Amino acid sequence: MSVGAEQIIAVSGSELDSLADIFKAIGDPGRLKIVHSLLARELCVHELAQTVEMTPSAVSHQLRLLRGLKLVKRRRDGQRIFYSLDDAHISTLLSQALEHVREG
Amino acid sequence: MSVGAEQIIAVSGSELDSLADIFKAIGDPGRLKIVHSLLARELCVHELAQTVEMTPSAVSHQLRLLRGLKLVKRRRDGQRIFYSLDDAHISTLLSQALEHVREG
DNA sequence: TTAGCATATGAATAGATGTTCATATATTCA
DNA sequence: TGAATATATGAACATCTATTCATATGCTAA
Repeated sequence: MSVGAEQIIAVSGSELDSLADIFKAIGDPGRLKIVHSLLARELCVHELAQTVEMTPSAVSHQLRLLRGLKLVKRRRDGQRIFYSLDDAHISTLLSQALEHVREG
Repeated sequence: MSVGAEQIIAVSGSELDSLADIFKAIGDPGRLKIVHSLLARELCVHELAQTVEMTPSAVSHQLRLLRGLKLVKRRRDGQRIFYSLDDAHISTLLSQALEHVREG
């Protein structure tokens, strides 16, 4: 499903703004760690907090933002709420960016 | 040159920070417009300023940041300095993110 | 050299943002 | 019901950041 450069150029202003929102979201170290942690498997808030070394409150705040952008989704299991990636493209995004970093 | 999800998971903390820097860079609407404009062809500061509707000074400030991250490069031609993308992955990054936006 | 254009840069400021803290909501189990 | 655990949320605060303005630098052509 990849697109050519020609199509990339034809992007509306609002689409660019939406893109910026997504990039800004994973442009924060804490949120990027969260998303990165969810690449492996779904995690509850408590587990995420330990993994990324943030307070549950801070994680919850950031998850709310990520959820608003449809980057993560959640499901309840008893008292816990498990979060997972809501977007198949995210892992591809990360891999592409990773190539840049590792080549640079 | 694509990598699988397994390798994406094995990312060091500093690599994640570098990734966050890149995403944060193109997470700003102004800078994203700049990068997007450079997808088509190299542009001088003056042209960029008109294209993205920012002052030459503001554009220059942002180009400095993008250049520090090796996302754009420049070449002088007389009085003008032409900027272009310094990273083949950027267009792929944009296309992947664009798919998310358009599917969502 | 001087004038003029293009770009860069430093300082200042206004606005955005991530975290913390206190509190609220929700679920489970005794 | 009540206690304990998990998550969410609002307000406040400190930090970060993008732009503006003034000024400096660099190049070209008289």
